[in-house]
Amino acid sequence: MQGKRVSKYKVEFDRTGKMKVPAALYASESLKIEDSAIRQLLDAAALTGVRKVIGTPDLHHGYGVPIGSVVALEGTICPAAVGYDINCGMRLLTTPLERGDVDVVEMTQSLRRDIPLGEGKSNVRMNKNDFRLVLEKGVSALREIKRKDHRVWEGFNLDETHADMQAIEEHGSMDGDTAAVSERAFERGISQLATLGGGNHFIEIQVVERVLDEKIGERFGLHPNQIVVMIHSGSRGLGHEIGGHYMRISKQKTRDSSPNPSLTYLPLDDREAQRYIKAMHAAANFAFVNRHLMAALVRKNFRHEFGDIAMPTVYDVPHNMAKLETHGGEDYWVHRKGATRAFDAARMKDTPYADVGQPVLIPGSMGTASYVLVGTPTADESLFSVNHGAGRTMSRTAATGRRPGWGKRRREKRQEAAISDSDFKRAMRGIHLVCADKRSIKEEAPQAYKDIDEVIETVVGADLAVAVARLKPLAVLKG
DNA sequence: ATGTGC
Repeated sequence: MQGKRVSKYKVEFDRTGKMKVPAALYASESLKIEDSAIRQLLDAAALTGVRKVIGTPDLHHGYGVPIGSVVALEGTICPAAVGYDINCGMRLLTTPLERGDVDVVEMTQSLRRDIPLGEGKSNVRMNKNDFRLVLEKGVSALREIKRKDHRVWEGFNLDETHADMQAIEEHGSMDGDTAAVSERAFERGISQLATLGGGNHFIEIQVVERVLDEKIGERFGLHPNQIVVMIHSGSRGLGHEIGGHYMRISKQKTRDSSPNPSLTYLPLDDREAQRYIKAMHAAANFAFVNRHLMAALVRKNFRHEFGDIAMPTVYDVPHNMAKLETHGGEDYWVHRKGATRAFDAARMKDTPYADVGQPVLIPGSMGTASYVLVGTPTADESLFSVNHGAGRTMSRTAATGRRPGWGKRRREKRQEAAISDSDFKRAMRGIHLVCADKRSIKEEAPQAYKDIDEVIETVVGADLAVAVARLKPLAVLKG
C-alpha cells in the first residue's frame, strides 16, 4: 500500500479519497502487514467524527475495522471498532515459586478440572439477580452477592477481591445496564462465568526468563526464574451477542453515511449509541469478573499444592474496548480493538502504579514468549496504546487446511494444511499443551503468527512502551 | 472472537 516510511518503526498515510484524517502505522519494515488490513485502517479514517487512526504492529484483517487498531471518535461511537469479544483482555498473577517447584503437567490437569476450556462451555450458573448485579457493577458486585447461600460459589475464595480491584483497569467495574442487554445475550452469559473460551484464549504457566528493567520489574513483583500465570479471556457468548447486535443496529442506521457496510457507526445523540455504551460496559464487567473468577480457581489449585502462598494480580488489562479519554485537551471515544492501553505514570493516578506507569501485558502466540512492558509519556502519539499480541500471518482456515463452512462442505477434499504435524510438534517442544479441540489447535500454531520479538522491537523502538520482562511458557491450556 | 450459519 502507498504510505511513506517516516522512521524505522512508523509509516504514515496521507489523506486520500474519503479520509478525514491521516493514519499512522507502527511497524518495522520486516513486519509484513496485509494490504486488506491497511485498507480497513484507511477506511476507518473516513468515519464520521474521526479524529485519529493508528495501526499497531500486530495489525491484521478483522470485521469492518482491523484488529490491532486505535480509532478516536468525537460525537460518534463504532461497535465494529471494539469488535465481538468486548473486553477481551489479559491478567497476570505472580507466585513466590521458582521453576522446578511446580509439576506443570499435574497443575495443568487440576486446572483443567476446574476451568472449562473451549466454545459453548458453562461453569458458574448464577441466579438472575446476582448476574444482573455482575453486569451492572462488575468485580465490585462480588462483594455484594451473598455467596454463602449458593452452592455454585463453592471453591471460590474471593477474599482478595478488594486488593485485586486496585490492579484492574477501571477497578474491574464499569457503569453497565442490563436494560441495554438483549435477553438472548443475558441467557447466553448467565452460565458462562469462569470459562476460558476458545480461539486464542489461554491460561499459561510461565517462567520469567529475563527481567529487562530491573527497577520496574521489582516494582511489578517480577524476578528471573519465577513462576507466573497469565490468563487471556473475554466476555464469551454475552459480549459476542452484544457486539453483533449493535453492529447490526449501526448498519441499519448509518450504512449510507459510512465508509462501507461493515464499518458503520452510531451518533452519540442517538439513543442506541447510549444503549451500546451501557451494554458494552455490561460485557466489560462480565469479562473482568470472568478473568477474576478464573484467577480465583488458579489460586485455589496452586494453594492446594503449595499452601497459603501470595499470588497477587500484577494487572488486568482489556484490549477490546472503547473509552472516553482526554488527549491533548480534547475528549475522544478511544476505540482499541486488539490494542492495549499503555498509560504513563501521570495517567495512573489513584492506582498502585502512579509512580511507574501501567503494566502492559502482551502475549505472544502459543509456545512463544510473552512480554510485560510499562507505559511511557512518549506514547502520547499513539494515544497511549500498543498492540495486543503477535498478530496473525495466516488465516485460521489456512493454518489447519480446513475449509470455511465445514458443515455443508464436509465431502470436499481438505486443503493441504500449511502447517505439518511435525512442524507443529517442533514448535511446541518442551511446552505442555492441554486443549479442548485437537482438530483446530493448529489455528493457533506459532507458525500462524508473527514473531513476537520483532513486534515488541517496534513498540519499544517507537517509544510506545518500555520492556520490563520476557516470559516463557511452560504449560498452556487452550480452548 | 462465536452454541463458527439462513
